Amino acid sequence: MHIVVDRRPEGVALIDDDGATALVPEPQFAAAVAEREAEHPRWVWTDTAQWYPPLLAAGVRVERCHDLRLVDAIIAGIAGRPARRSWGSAPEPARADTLFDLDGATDAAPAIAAPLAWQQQRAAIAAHADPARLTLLAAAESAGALAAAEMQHTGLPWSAAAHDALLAEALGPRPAPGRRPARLDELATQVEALLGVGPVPIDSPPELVKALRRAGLDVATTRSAELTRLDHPAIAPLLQYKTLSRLHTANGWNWLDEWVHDGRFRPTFVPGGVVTGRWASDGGGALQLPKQVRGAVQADAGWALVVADAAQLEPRILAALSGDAAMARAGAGVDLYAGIVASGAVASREHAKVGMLGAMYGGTTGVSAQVLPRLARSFPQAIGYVEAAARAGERGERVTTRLGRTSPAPSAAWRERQGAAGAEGADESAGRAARSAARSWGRFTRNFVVQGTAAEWALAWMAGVRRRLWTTGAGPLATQPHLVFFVHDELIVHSPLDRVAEVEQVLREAAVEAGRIVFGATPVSFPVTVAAVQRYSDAK
DNA sequence: AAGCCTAGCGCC
DNA sequence: AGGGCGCTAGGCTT
Repeated sequence: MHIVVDRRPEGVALIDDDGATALVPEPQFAAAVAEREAEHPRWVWTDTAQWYPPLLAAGVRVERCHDLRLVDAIIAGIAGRPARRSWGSAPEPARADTLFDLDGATDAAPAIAAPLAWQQQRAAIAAHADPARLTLLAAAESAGALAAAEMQHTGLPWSAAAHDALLAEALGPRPAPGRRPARLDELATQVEALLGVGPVPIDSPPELVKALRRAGLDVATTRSAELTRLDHPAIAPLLQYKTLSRLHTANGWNWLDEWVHDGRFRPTFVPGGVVTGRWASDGGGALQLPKQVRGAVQADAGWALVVADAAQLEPRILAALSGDAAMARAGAGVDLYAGIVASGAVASREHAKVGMLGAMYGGTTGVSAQVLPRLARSFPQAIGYVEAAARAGERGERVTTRLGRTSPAPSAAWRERQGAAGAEGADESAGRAARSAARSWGRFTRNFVVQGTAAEWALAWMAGVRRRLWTTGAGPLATQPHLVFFVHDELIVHSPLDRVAEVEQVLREAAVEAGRIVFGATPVSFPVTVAAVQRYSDAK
């Protein structure tokens, strides 16, 4: 059963499958949703990120939805048209308004109301080559949007005091606004003294390069990887300065002031924010929380953080995508890389890991390239699958994930470059540029199929965890186990201590179920490592 | 002053 | 000459 939510001048219309319409004044919307939720409908609305937070603020949770905006982005991607950017019942803007709009708005579809969009999306899904998979994708994407809003609403438990303490330990006490922490001052002074070439503007990479060169060091950049190779007494304090400076600027006291309130970090997750279907975040850097500060993520008293991580998710995804039985066998245990070593394909776990990552990213150098032929011999289907995706991208073709998300077509400039290289009279440099661009796009499509399908698995996992934790009528989210964090292949549930065992079971069961949802029957297993801890940093 | 770009580094 | 991101600071342009 569906209920389409349509904002109208006189209130919010709730439209059933049979067309029955209830018009609810805006102030009564949350109460109306709460009442109808008892029927377990799937709410069909334009944008979960717009509709759901006010409901959560009013204490109303929604179990299922269909997010028209997110699903439109998926369908538009498949069709190769731009995603719709405006929603509602607004009439199409006059042509004169858009005629000279060069930012691309002209090829975007006009605003559309929810009921018509819903009708069109159902038709589009039904007409798709694999409606069942696309339906799963729409449901998983939408469930993710609900989870994202709930996680932002509830927040990640965060101890400002612990964060301040670890900053003080690393950097010295909090400095006055605009001042550099004492520890950074010391390190900068040391670097200057040890280089011995006068003042060193340590925060400016171009100036720092000049200073290093004046000191006789042959460097082109200030990247840590390049500096590490140098043998000079100033390098150690310089590298330490960079690490600590990063902590201070990215996740220091200013970050703490801005992002942590009332013991919670509330980032904005952006479902579908990445072209592959991964989530992005907006503000707070939620998906890049450095390990350095994870000690500040602390469960409430009487609660635990149940941290779950899908073990070697991407190579397992590749094994399932490609139907590689040998790689499935290698992944029978919790450590797929160890399984690859045991199969005799490569000599060490590190080689297995670097080789598989290289295969999925398109690495062409170093150890990764060295072990690739061995992996290809042992796992021809898996390696062949990503190679085929790369070749397709190099030809300018689009590729799709397991559930049907489609990669964008290469740009017009890319196609022109390929055409120019093949044209009569084309010079050698045009050919090189074209091949380089082709290989680059091939690396993107190569990775797209794996990263995108892994994102689908993760959405299915998250949705399964959320559904299992769902207990209708059991009170507000914050009184029972609930999701508080997600990073691509990792989930954190904040749980009362006496329900931790149950939550661990839920996380494992949902992982098994996610494999079935995305791949059907597959010999590939998707184990998760689970740890119940007080502090995030204690997991792993 | 604001906007855009790059370098660099954090995460997966 | 290895995929996807977000964020900050510096430095440039407008």
